[in-house]
Amino acid sequence: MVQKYQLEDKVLLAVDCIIFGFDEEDLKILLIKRNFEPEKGKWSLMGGFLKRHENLNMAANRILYQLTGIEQIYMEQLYAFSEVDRDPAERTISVAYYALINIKEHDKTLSDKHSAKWHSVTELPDLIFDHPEMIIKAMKRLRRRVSSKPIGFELLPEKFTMRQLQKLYESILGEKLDKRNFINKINALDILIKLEEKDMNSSRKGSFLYQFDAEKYQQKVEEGFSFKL
Amino acid sequence: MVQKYQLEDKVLLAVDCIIFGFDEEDLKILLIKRNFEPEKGKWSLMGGFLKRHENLNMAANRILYQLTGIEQIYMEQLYAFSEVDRDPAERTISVAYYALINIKEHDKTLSDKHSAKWHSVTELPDLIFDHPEMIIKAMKRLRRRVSSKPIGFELLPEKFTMRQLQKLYESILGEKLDKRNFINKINALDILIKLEEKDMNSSRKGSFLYQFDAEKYQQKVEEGFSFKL
DNA sequence: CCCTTAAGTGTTAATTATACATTTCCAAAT
DNA sequence: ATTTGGAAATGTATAATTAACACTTAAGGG
Repeated sequence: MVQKYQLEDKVLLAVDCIIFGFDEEDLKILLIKRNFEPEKGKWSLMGGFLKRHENLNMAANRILYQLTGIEQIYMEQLYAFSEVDRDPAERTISVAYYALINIKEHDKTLSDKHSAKWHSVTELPDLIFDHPEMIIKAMKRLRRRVSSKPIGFELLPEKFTMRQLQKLYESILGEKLDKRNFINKINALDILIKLEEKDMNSSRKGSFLYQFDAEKYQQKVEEGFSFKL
Repeated sequence: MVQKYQLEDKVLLAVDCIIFGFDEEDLKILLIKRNFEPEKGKWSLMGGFLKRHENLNMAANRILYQLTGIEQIYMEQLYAFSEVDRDPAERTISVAYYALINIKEHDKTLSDKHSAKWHSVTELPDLIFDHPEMIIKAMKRLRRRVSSKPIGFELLPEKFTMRQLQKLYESILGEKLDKRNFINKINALDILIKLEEKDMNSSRKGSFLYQFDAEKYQQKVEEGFSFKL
């Protein structure tokens, strides 16, 4: 038997998830109304505690599943928040994760059960603890990532239009982009499949639908290609 | 009194530090010989446990001070490592930090006390646990950061030559850079002070010494400038 | 005073990024 | 059948940035 680290302080380790979704125009975050103390009734990120048999990724997956019913969610560890008094109830360190989901495809009975609601990142409600700080950090990380990895597609339905993709990038980056330059760049990357099919909702003419070609992307990466937008 | 989170599992929270230094030619990491079980006698990153009254940054600072005697060290939180069996002695989550120091200016009596040695990143010894993974992640982070923030100077003495700076970037980025282009870029940033003084060690002619102008940099940042190399 | 060695220095070509306006297509209304 | 409205689709010219490249200078040591 190996000797243990006697006498060292132990702490509660929480995982909080910044869940991003995209709805036509706006980047949104899924927030829950806390139904337990402290700060019961306030808005909060979905969270939970790390269990003995789990690593942090597993905990984050479990927590994301609880709220969305989705099993394979794109997520990334963000940062460990550790101010001594960040949670007034008890010393708790929280490791924040951000996740990207298709806003149309989560289980609404589950999110309703947690009184969860989507909030536009531009008008967030009052949040508990250091959750605003977590969200700011998540936004920054997402902004950087989305320019160097093809993760934006996680926020869109499988088939999407160029305009949707552009709107997505605009709302993440917080700036207007030139339509032609955007399309030229995307096409130059050569990682989308243009479908025959059109989306007829946005205009009479309709606009072509595209799909992300994950295999082609993978192959290009192995050949030294790197996504850059 | 607020209610506590009963029944949740608590864990030990460690902090491990990847301490980078730069010695003429090579990017190096300061490693210690572990003088306690488990894995006593093997190489390891300097680490310690989070204490009740500390946040993670404070713990990292404390640990860095213990080994180097330096109080204001540039450091950044890297990632939380949480595999269930990462430490065979006991369930421990470790939050890794990386730090940049001037290799010439740490307290050698302290590092000797921990049997610490500098190892070139290109020839690292066997390390305990998941420390190799931590180092890989730190290298990647450092590579990205060094191109977008003027943190490389943390690894150099206050006065340095252009050649030293270039060698530093080359060893961090792992690629040769063109001398003229490098100097042109650096000069275009306009954040260095060229001194009258020359360093006569490297050549007969001697090479001019430079200093990072932190104030000027700050001012430029406030005016919207962003470092890019 | 000649040799050695690293320091210092600019220009051109290639690539990449930006700015920008017109035509096409389709359905709905007449 | 024809017109009309509204978003989709499309390419080029210019500017800005990045990459490639070789000779001269300075100073100490022999």
